[in-house]
Amino acid sequence: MESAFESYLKKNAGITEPQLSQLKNKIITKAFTKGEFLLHKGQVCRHSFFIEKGLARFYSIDREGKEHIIQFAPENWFLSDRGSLFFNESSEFFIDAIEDTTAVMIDEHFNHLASEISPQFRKYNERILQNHIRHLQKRISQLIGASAEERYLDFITLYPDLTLRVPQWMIASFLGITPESLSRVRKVLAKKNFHGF
Amino acid sequence: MESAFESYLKKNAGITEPQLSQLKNKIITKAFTKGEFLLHKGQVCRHSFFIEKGLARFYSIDREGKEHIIQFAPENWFLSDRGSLFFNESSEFFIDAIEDTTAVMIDEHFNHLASEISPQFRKYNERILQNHIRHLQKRISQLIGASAEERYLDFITLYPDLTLRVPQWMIASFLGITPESLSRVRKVLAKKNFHGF
DNA sequence: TATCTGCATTGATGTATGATAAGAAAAGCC
DNA sequence: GGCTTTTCTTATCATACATCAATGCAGATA
Repeated sequence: MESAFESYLKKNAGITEPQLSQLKNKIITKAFTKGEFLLHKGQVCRHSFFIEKGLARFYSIDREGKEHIIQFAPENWFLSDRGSLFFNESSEFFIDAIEDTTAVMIDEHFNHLASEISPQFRKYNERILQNHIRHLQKRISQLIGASAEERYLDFITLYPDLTLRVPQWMIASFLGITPESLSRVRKVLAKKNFHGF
Repeated sequence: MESAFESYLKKNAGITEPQLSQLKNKIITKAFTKGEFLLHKGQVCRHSFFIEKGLARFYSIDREGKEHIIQFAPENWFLSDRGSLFFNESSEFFIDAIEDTTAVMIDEHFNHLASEISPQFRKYNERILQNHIRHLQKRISQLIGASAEERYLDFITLYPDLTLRVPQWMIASFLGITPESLSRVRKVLAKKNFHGF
């Protein structure tokens, strides 16, 4: 049967069936149990991960031991420490599985081969980078400018599914507030008769 | 005489002298006076800007009319709304000149031609994207996790030259605090006998 | 020189969010 | 089922930062 990654490539990156068969043996999938690390601070990141099933998070831990979630990655999302991967530096970040997760381990070999086989894939890769930048910029703009409540509302509309799957304290960590504050924000919203969750 | 952009290309993007002569007539430079817009909200961004001289800023304006600076770009930096440029969407952001500025207007033609001529240039372009992502991630990590004082100290070490060239209220806007708060942060640092500025 | 304008500082006060602690509820586990 | 552990909520108090208003100060302009 066709894997989630394979259909994704065909649908989004313009990879054809014959191209896929050339790539197939380079596609390595790995299963992670809840809590398991895909990347640990200090390691050099060697892969880009494509999440086929489950949910992963990309986060840092500050001096005081507090976690700050930069990004979530549910099904059909890519996740990686691009800085570490591309520049061969040891990572400052962690990636772990929030749920039992299976991920495609995309390495340089794969990317290289796929880019050779398909110019569309190369184009698509750039598209992903550009899109990633766009998201990060929006996020920064929001962190600078918006209140906790606004950020939470944005989160809900942007990731409605995650709002249910992810524990609240992680959402709080993503928003840059404490779980207690998020709880209060939610209470206020409930009083305002808001039912987005 | 060789322009700043030309030497930059040779030094960083692996462009050779003969390649450069092929590209030369595609390099369009434009001067902006202080305060002039390079990009205005609502426009589709058509260029990536390489700052040869001067200083520009990339920012948003929220509902209440407050500016939030996402990025500064001094000499030898690139600046663009990549989201708008790549996806042909109208921009949510502004770019304007903080000082009198001359910028190279890099469009798709140029990128396409340069990528054809030089595979190194293509590689270099990806490098810029990756690096950009890395910076944005660090910034997010910091906005989520660090106090105003920490963020200011980081700003100083990261952009020592900008600390002098940019008015304080813009630095405040970059840090996500009010000018008054920044003034107080500086006061506290001065008392602590800090002399980084 | 006098005046204007934009920027930085300062003080008084308000508010959103953090810290801490405790209890309630839910989820996992034997 | 009952137990433990994690997560969520609530309350109180503390604090970082915002807001508002006044003042100072320097560079531009007349």
